[in-house]
Order: sequence, then structure tokens, then C-alpha cells
Amino acid sequence: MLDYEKAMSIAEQKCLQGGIRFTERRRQVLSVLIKADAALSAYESAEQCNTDSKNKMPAMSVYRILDLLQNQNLIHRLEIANKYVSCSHMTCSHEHDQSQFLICGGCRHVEEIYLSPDAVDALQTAASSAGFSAISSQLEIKGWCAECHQSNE
Amino acid sequence: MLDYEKAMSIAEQKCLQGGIRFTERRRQVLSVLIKADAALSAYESAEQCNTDSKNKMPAMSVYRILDLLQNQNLIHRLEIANKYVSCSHMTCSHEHDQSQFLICGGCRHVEEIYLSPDAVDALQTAASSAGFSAISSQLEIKGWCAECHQSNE
DNA sequence: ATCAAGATTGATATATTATATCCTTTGAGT
DNA sequence: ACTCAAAGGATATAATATATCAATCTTGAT
Repeated sequence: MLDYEKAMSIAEQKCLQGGIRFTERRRQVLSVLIKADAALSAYESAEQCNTDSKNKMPAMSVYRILDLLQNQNLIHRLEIANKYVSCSHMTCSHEHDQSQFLICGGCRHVEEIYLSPDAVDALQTAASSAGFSAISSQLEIKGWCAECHQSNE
Repeated sequence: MLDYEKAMSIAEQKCLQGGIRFTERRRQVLSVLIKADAALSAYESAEQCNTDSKNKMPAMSVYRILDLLQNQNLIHRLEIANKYVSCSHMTCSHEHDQSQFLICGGCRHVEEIYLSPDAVDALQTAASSAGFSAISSQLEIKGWCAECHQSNE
């Protein structure tokens, strides 16, 4: 889990660098995603904002804000689940060329993982021999975290 | 691409074995998916049924039928895109324990691929070290087929 | 052949998710 | 203070998905 204060501070810096404002609305949405420490849909994020604060957050605003946060590399969009998750490398200087995500089918907790170059090569080779020239740089892999695996099977 | 006649005949047999009927409606939906040779959403499938025949196919029926065809292992549901594709191993006796899909981001053509045991191991190892006990047996990987790669980049 | 039971489909309502549009408000630089 | 663009509010609508109940069709038992 991210260091909340550090992450928010860095997010503010990144927004400044990107020439956009780190407004209260955007702060709220990012805050929710960081604290959730899991993948949330746009509507789930809005709902959580409304639970946290009495200042009503419309879902439409959340869509805009999620899109913007993604462009600033502060969050990732997981297409496999159509959900969003804060970038776990926000507080370091890690690059985002390749991201691999493990998504728990139970609690929806997400781990960003590193695949060995060999594994990536193997995937790329399999893709090539099937007539595909390239695979996506963002791999999303469903699985079960230890905790959910224990309680569900 | 599947041998259409053979696939439909096998589908009928599988349904019989499964104790369900291979009705005209179900035949239509499966037919559309086989001929499309790509991943279609439920609504896209319905639309295609209505193009092919004047007998109106409601989208709600398509949902039911897709669900049923999936249970008979005649089609796969791709969660990354929420779309459906006919099983390319329908006409052989291949098992379905593990399926890996390459999905073209352009034309949405889908290839079922085989990953080397090494590659699967590497994925499983990465998952384990991130605290995940197991990964999904169905990997869905986005990419670009040679044709779309050429025309888009 | 007739009937009953269950499978299948039709029809409708509603929930959920996502995009588009227009207008108002806010904030930074001049 | 003024202007312009960014940001947010509000609303409509599209697209996707699930739930429910009624009607129809099949099959098997009588």
C-alpha cells in the first residue's frame, strides 16, 4: 500500500508539471483509489467519494477525472474489469512502459508485478507464431490472492 | 477458421450429450459467431442475427443463448472485452483446462494460442511472489494482428 | 392421443455503465 | 477588473446487462 501523504504530494507535483490543477475534486477521487488499495469502477469511486464527504460527487465528473489522472500516469485503467487502480509506482521514479497486473477475482485487490524478460519473450514468441506482431504492454491477469483463495475454495 | 458444417454438427452432438436442445435460435447465434471469426459482443451478435435473417432476434435471448453455449464449451467469453468467440477447438477433442487468447485491438480477431509450460510457469512464479496463489486458467492478451498492425502504425 | 412438467422463448422493466453536449463557474495571467 | 481557457455541473442519451413473469413448445408418461 502506498504512503498516502507522499503519494498525494507527488500527484500534486505531477499535475503541476503537466500544466493542470490538482483540484479538490481530483484530490478526492485519487484519495479514494489510494485508500481502497483495490480496483474500483467509476461508479464505485463516486459512491466512495460520497461516503467520505457530504460534497456530492457526480459519476460523470468521476469519469472525467479518472481519464485525467490516467493521462498523468497517476492511475491505471484495467480493461479486463473496466476498473481503475492507483499506480503503485507513483512514489518512485519507475517507468510505465510495461505494466503487468494481477487482479484478485475475489477482493479485487491488485498487484503490479514484474515479469521476467524470459516470460515476456515467451509471450511475444507465442503471439508471433500466431500471426500477431505485438502484444499489449499492459498485461492483466486474473487470479486469486492468498486470502481469497483460502476463504473461497 | 472453423469448418462451418463440421462445427455445427459437433455442436448439435454436444448439446444432445448435455441434455439440451440445439434449437434454431441457438443455431443462429453460434452460426454468427463462427462466421464472424472474431469476438462479438452480445448486442453485436444480435444485430448480426437480424442482418442474416428476418426472424427478429432479441438481445435478451442472445444473452441467454451465449451463456448456454459457453456452458457447453462451444464458445468462450472474453472478459477483457466482454465479448464472445467460438471455440476454435470445437472440432477436435482438445481439452479446455487452459485457454490463452490473443485479441487484436483492431479487427478483434481472436487466436487461441498455446503457451509453453515455461511461460506459464514464469507467470505463476511471478504471481506467487506477489502473494497470489493461482492465476486464471484463461489468459487474455491484447495485441495487434499483422494486418491491423500494418494499417494502423 | 392427451396431459403434465419442464425447457425454451417472448416481452418488459430496470439496473448499470459510458459517452456526448451545453452551460456555468473558477482561476491564472494580463 | 478583464479575458480566456480550464474545470465542473447538469442533463440527455447510448450501450450494456440482469431480473422477472408470461406464453409457447417438447418430451415423456399415462
